[in-house]
Amino acid sequence: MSLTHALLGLLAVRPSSGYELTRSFEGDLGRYAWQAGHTSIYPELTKLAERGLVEVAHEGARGSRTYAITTEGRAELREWLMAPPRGGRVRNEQVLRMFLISALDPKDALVLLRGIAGHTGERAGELRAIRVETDDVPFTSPEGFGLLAAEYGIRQYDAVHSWALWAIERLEKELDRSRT
Amino acid sequence: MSLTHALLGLLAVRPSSGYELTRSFEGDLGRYAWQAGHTSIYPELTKLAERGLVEVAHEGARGSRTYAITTEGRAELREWLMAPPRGGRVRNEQVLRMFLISALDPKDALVLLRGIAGHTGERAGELRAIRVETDDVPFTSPEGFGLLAAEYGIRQYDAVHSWALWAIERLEKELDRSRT
DNA sequence: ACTCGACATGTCACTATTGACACGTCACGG
DNA sequence: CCGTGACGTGTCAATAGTGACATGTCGAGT
Repeated sequence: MSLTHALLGLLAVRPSSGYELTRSFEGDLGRYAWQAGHTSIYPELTKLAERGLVEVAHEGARGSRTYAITTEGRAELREWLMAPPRGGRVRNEQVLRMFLISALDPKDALVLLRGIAGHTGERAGELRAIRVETDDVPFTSPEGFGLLAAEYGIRQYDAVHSWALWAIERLEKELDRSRT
Repeated sequence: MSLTHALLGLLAVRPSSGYELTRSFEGDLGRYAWQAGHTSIYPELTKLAERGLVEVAHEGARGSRTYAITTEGRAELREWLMAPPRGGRVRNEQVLRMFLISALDPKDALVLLRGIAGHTGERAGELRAIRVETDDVPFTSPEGFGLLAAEYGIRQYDAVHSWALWAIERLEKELDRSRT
């Protein structure tokens, strides 16, 4: 299961409580890579602890438990990451919508495509605007994660934006032709 | 559930049997947008038929049933597609791996990033090579789906390729600095 | 003293999905 | 005639994941 490795990865970067991990999934991680709610995170942490891949490093206020990755956990994570790129699971509702546009009539399709182009263009711009100069932040640090995600997000929105523009042009040409 | 709409979308483009739908999910659809095996497709088709969104249009050899979308099904699909872009579900194991690179030590990270850069560069090239001139194929046709997917794929691989190159450069700079 | 919102963890029923197994058909080549 | 591989549909147990519900703590502001 990927949730297993997502948690190991987050804990490898920085020891965290279940609550903090849940927060992580609400950010770029959940937006681009993998979603999970606290109801799956807490049980998974328990399982990981039983398998010796993580351990409770600290118990704090309000019954909070801070988990840390163990040496075995790190080994397991590394093995998973370095493994040959198999065809991993993919589920993306937005992309599904994009592909299914071909099932709409051209007029509806154009409306949708324009919406997508507008939205992704905006988002890409926003992300660029908040991209700060971070030459001194190393990847292999708690902040590195955010850097990687931010740069990925920009490219992602650009890609979809460019795709939508291409599709709009194609579709308009098509409509022109059918009018004559 | 998105599987519902994926099936409606495919059937809106062209009536198909469960077997043919299963094949569809093995192509670009499953690669970029949404996965499903025949064990979830057949029961879902039954449910859709019960709800009146699809119907059996034809029974062929080997007990095959060709399903077609109904008017109600088309309405349901259109509603789903045109709805305001909510934050749909996202699960992508490859992207998860990419983000978790920050949990590796820099040397391993470089190896992985170079692998990703190489692989995505190759794939983008392959896709470009097989991109045929298809000026006369309209989107809103069975072939339209493949067109949309192919163009998306190219941009997708380019985006990840560019991301990996950026990450490699950053990481190398980092390593240089720490050496001095 | 009280209230509110963030912090923090948990259960449980239900739904979705996967993987293993199972079964039968049709066309083609040897 | 036989084998093989693609075609074609299905069940079932197990696992994964979601949403509703439940419970309590702590700090800050009023």
